Amino acid sequence: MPELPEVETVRRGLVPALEGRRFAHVTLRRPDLRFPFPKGFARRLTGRRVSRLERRAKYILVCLDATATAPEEVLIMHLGMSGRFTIHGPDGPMAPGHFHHGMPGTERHDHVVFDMEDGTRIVYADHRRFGFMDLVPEASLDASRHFAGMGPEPLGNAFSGPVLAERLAGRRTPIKAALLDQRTVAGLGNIYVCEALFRAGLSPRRMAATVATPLRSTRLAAAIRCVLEEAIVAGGSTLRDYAHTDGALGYFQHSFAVYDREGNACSKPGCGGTVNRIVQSGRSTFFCSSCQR
DNA sequence: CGGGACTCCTGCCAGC
DNA sequence: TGCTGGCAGGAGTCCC
Repeated sequence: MPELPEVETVRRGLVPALEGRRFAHVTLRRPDLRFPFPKGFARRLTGRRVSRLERRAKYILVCLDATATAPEEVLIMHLGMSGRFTIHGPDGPMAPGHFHHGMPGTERHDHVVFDMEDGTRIVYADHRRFGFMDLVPEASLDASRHFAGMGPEPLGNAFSGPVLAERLAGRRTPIKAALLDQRTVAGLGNIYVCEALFRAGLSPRRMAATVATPLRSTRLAAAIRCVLEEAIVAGGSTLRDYAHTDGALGYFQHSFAVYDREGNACSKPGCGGTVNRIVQSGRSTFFCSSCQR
């Protein structure tokens, strides 16, 4: 489900429930997701106050105030393919850490439950369990294994055509694969790579190194920024059963030009081509071979 | 070293 | 109707 726009949408949905609030009780309903939870995870979060929520690439960062015994720390959350949060208001039947049958947090794939001091319950469910959580000191965040070597934020000031060109230069792999690599640009996934390449008029099969020209890299960087910004405004894309924290659905999927549109006429005015599907490094790529060169 | 195949896990859907 | 194989928004690990 989640690429950068969906993760940003989820982050915004969590802000009212988390920012400025304290964790009263954290329940792990299994010892691991994709990876084991770090040692003392629930205990270390209990009583901590959330200062702010940030996003980096496809990660949600929950920043925690320092305490008498702990420095400022960051709860790192990655949603994998199927991770989702639901928020249940303090008027519900919950008591912190209690799970009567039918209460939020008791479904089969409800793996993590955050009970806040105000009685709000935040449930993380992830049926494929490709997501994960970690808790690290804020001072070592950049050097952590999650972020070391990660490419620039595509919506940040540090992202531009020349920066992208530098990261593509010499790469002997298709541009599609290079853009999925989080070391090139952070936060893109299969959907938005397909959409950005379409907007830039570039074939996904083209070698990455050949995009490292001023014209192509500038066009591609602009396409990436543009498609991500539009998707965020739309609340992300909803495929299968992804929903916002409040249950609302994103609607950017209605704006896909190529993703999951195999066989459709190319939407570029005057093109007349057809959207094709090919497989690259084991994953579907959608593109128009007439106008994407 | 860079690049590509494989892997984790569950659910869903098309096709037989 | 019921089973099966393929496929799904990610990315770490291993092997060449």
